[in-house]
Parts: sequence; structure tokens; C-alpha cells
Amino acid sequence: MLKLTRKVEYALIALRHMQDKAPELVSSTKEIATQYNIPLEILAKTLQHLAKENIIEPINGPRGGYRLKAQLGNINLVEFFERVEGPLGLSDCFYDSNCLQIDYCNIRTPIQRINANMINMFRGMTVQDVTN
Amino acid sequence: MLKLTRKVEYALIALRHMQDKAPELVSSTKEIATQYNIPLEILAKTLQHLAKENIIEPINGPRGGYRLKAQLGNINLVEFFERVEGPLGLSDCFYDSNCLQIDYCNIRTPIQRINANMINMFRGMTVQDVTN
DNA sequence: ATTATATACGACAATAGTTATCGGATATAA
DNA sequence: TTATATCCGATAACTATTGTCGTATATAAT
Repeated sequence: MLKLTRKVEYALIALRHMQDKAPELVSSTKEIATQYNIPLEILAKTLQHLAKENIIEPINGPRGGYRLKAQLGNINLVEFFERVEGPLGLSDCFYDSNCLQIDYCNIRTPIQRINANMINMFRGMTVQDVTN
Repeated sequence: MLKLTRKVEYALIALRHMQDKAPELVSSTKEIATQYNIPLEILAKTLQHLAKENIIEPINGPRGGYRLKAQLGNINLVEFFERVEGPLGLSDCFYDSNCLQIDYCNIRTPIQRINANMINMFRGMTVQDVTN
């Protein structure tokens, strides 16, 4: 409960790895997967996703890889989590009404308050707070 | 990602239900399950768990059920989540070192900072903040 | 041109955590 | 004695996450 996914963790590991290099240097999937012991194919998918989101830039062909494209200090953690994993919330019912309790639920409002607190907390941090 | 479990939600629904009654009145599993459309057997387990944790008091036999035992304002949400679901943390690695990345991980420290923020936020709220 | 090495990507399989069910025991009020 | 409630271990089903496979495309180096 209340866990990050591996995908988010792998993405952050990769972004930090890229940020630790000179900006023009590229990092290949293989290089990162090997160094951090991450399954290659999963990391590949994750990086492709980050590239589609314009957070990193792909360089094709041999000696290719990825390098940072976005300003990590401009992406807050709510935005980042949602761009990587989709809608964020303590319960599904805030963005999807398919819940058996929804008509009777007596904790929806208070949970929503707590959810807002959590969202605000994550919005107060950027990706750079993790990669620094 | 970052979701509460149903078990926690069911527990909170039940606690709020009990708190809305005069303190000496009991609420049966069936009554709560019916009213909020919760699977009976799961709710039963959840309430038994809360009883073992001395948060509610069981009354056996016909016309039995449960009533509040603990002061909900004295239980903060971190304590509550951990008593219902076990250790809390954004990643498993904070309480269980069985992670393939642990020796190489470059985001452990920053994630731990963020984790501390989250924990502090939940520690600042009590169960009563949800049931009121 | 050919080759080697990289990303791109859909489909699928395995795993793990969550959610739900079943069967039978014990307690107690009526 | 009976009906209604909690108690509780074992297990099954479901779902989201995590991981794998096969193949296509791009490009630098030779």
C-alpha cells in the first residue's frame, strides 16, 4: 500500500544517471540496465515512454541512447507520476466511479481531503529533488 | 500506485459508522456490510483484525457486534495504516533489503527524504480526521 | 552496401499482492 | 435448545505489476 511502482523507480534512477553526466553525452538502455541491475526490456520500455513524454531525447543507431531533454526542476512529482503512471489518487473513485461503495460511502469526503494533502505534498517537489 | 487498500477503506468506513452511533450501541458485521455494500466475509476479517488491535470491542452472540474501544483521535494515520496493513513506505527497501538494485541504487537517499515527508504528513492526521 | 548496435513497439507470460470465498469452530442471548 | 453472532485457518480468484519475446526500424562504422 502507498508504494511507488518499479517503473517510476527505474525512470528516476535513469534520469539521475543522465543528470550526472555532461548534458551532451548519451546513456544507452544497456549501460543503465547493467549498472543498476534493472531488467533490460523493462527499462527499454520505460525510457521509450519517457522519450514519448519529451522528458528525454532518443538517439538512434549504434552509440545511440538517450539524453535529458526537459528541465527536471520544472516537473513536479505529481506531474511526473501522472506522466509515467497515469492518474494519481489514494482511491480510484476520484477519477473512476466504478466502485461498489460509491453511492453509500461515508468516507469519500475525508479521504478526498487527505488525498489533497498528499497531492500538495508531491506537487511541492520536483524531479530534480530526487535526482540531486 | 500510491493507493490505499480496500481493507483500510473498509476499516475506516466501519469506524465512522460506529462513531456515528451512541457509544454503547453495537454494530454487527452484517449491518455494516449491507449498508455499505461490502463483502461480508472480508469485512468480518477486517473487523476481527481491528478487534485484535484493541481498536474496537467485540460482543459475541446474538445481538452482538462491535463498538469503539480506542480513542480515534489518539491514533494517527501512520499508526493506523501500520496496525492494519503492516510497515509503511514508498519502497520496500526501507524495511526489507530484498531488492536487486539496493547495492547500486542512486535514488535511495532522495526517495527516503520524500518518504519521510509522506510519513510526516500522515502522522499529522488522526483516524478521527477521517471519521469526522 | 553491409554489418553491428541501438531504439521502437505490440503481444504475451509470470508473479505478487490484493480481494474474496469456504468450511467449520466458539460464544451467548433468547 | 436454537438462532445469531464473532472467530479463524485455508484457499481460490482477480488484478495490477513486472518481466519476456519477437520483430521492425534507424544509423554509425566499416
